[in-house]
Amino acid sequence: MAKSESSGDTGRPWQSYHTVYTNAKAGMEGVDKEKVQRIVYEMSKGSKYFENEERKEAYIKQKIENMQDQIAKLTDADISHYQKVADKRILELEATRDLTRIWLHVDMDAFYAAVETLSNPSLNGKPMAVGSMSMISTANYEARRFGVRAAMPGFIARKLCPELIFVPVDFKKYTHYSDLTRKVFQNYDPNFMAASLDEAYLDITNACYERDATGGEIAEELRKSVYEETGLTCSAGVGPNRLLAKVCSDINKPNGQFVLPNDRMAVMAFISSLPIRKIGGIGKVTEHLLRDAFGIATCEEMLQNSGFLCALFSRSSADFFLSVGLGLGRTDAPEVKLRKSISNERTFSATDDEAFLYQKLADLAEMLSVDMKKEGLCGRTLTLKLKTASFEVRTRAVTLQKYIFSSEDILKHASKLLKAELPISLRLIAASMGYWSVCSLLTDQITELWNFKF
DNA sequence: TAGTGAAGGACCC
DNA sequence: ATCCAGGGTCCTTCACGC
Repeated sequence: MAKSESSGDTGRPWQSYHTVYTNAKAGMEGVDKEKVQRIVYEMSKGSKYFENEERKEAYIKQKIENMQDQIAKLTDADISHYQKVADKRILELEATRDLTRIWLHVDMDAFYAAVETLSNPSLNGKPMAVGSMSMISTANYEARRFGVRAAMPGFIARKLCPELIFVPVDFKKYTHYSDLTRKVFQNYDPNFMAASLDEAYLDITNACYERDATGGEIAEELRKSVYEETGLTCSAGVGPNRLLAKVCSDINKPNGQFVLPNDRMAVMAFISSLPIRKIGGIGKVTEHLLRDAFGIATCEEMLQNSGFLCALFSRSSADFFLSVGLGLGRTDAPEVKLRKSISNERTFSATDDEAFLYQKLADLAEMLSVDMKKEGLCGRTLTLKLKTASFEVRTRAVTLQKYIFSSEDILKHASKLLKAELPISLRLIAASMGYWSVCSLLTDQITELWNFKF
């Protein structure tokens, strides 16, 4: 069955519209994928968004063909050369394998939706999504049975599930519950790494040692504790590194856990049949590319194609792919990371009305400035992101001599960037500031200045 | 040639 | 009737001036 690239003339055009919505995801078992695919297609067909997706698909297809050509052009000598390069690299990577740490990845179950249900128990048992008609952030498990899921526009979700209840996002609420969960995490690893409001990585090596407990026992205890403190369930994965722990936490979701022992054989067996899409960092495009250009579907096949991967990809990409094949991941203590940029963006119905666009930009400059002042930040690289009526995204950036943070300064430079693009019909404008490492030392002075000014 | 900046993308939640 | 978010990170490629 050569289904991959057939276009719309097969009688089932929706099969060639590749969305992310039908991917295997917790709670999506037993969903009528064909039906979901067809409805998503029918709701999307003909829209500007759809046309843009087709353009992107075509571009990726081209990229894949280029790669296939490159592969075909490799001589036997090239192939044996790159195989040697790959074999050497695999040995080097293997030598970095560290099986001494036990990592745990916690992932709250349908977090936003669960929090909303907690504060409004009448939602219990009903299909519900947090988000709006234009976009859904999270769907509860009742809704997922209809094929409704995160990142799906609300109007399509409602078509899939007419009785779907929509609840608007309320980050304050989620932050509050997130803080409660983090207090629990603290007890198991004071240096835990928060990946988002609802996810964290914990190095539980010491906790296991101190409590004379296995990783699985610690995971049970932690999940119970999170439930007691918040009334929310979570899932956990335990493994020898962060990459594997994250894959594991998805296996028995929701309200479950999975332990991968710190044993090379166990890791290799686990990895061997694992679809590459399960790995964090491998998304729709990379999956597509690796499948169609190399025939790679599982992590094990990364190793079987190691020579080709080294021949066609950059050093860092190839290293990542080989690491995936070996089941390697970071085990080191997380470094304290400072935020690198701060941004604000708004979507509106597409327009080329310049007065309107400048007003939107002024609003964004003001919002951005307020956020920067709140955090005591200033920056010198200003980036304007524009999304045209046809969903094409452009970014325009300037790096300034001076660090700025006032809405006047932001607006002054952002307006210049916007002006150069006119006339244009837009549906989104974003303003972002970055690169303030030097300037963060001046935080106190900025705060003072701000206090003085107001 | 190393470093930097700009633009575009992939990906994550 | 409504017609695909907003907040980030990191990587790659290319151009440029020292």
